[in-house]
Amino acid sequence: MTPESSSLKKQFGKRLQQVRGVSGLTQEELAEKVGLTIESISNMERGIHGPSFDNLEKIVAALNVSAKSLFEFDGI
Amino acid sequence: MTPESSSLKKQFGKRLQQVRGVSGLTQEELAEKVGLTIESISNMERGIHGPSFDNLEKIVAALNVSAKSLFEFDGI
DNA sequence: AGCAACCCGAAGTTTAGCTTCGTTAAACCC
DNA sequence: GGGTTTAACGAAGCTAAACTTCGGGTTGCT
Repeated sequence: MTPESSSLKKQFGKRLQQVRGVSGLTQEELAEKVGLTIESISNMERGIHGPSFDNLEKIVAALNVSAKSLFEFDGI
Repeated sequence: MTPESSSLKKQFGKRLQQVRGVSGLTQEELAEKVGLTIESISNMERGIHGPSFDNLEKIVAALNVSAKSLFEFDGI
């Protein structure tokens, strides 16, 4: 139903990887904090799929950032 | 699996309602543009559930705003 | 060689997003 | 009053997308 692979997922994935890198957490550590598997985090960062809203909230809490900051792609 | 009803959904819902109001679209008009039902838009704005990532992207396109702007809750 | 961190498919499961019913209500018009 | 529009709200069912579980592969570091 989504012929063109969504670009928002990829932008979000790249941004998530950035923010996680700054936080010093590995994918596995983030996965454990959020309650997901490492593969799921990996899939998010690679733009395969985004998180559900509940898990987005958990990710935000685990990384100690705002949800908004995970959607800041370009400059600020 | 989510004992505490998520607050992010509610904040997002309120913000979506705000932005949609500014755009001058009704729930039904937005629903049609996005390819969802009016009930689904209503549920989002009431914080019952958030959109999928694909639909978030469509909403952003329909309202002509950035994804980031839909997560700006407090002031800016 | 070994380990750590991560990429990458594919196939299966689950959940939460979404739909379809129906009801209710407020606000506006005639 | 009746009629229309807009949206809140519940419940029950469906489906797509998130998520898991297997496996293998790569890079880099010691």
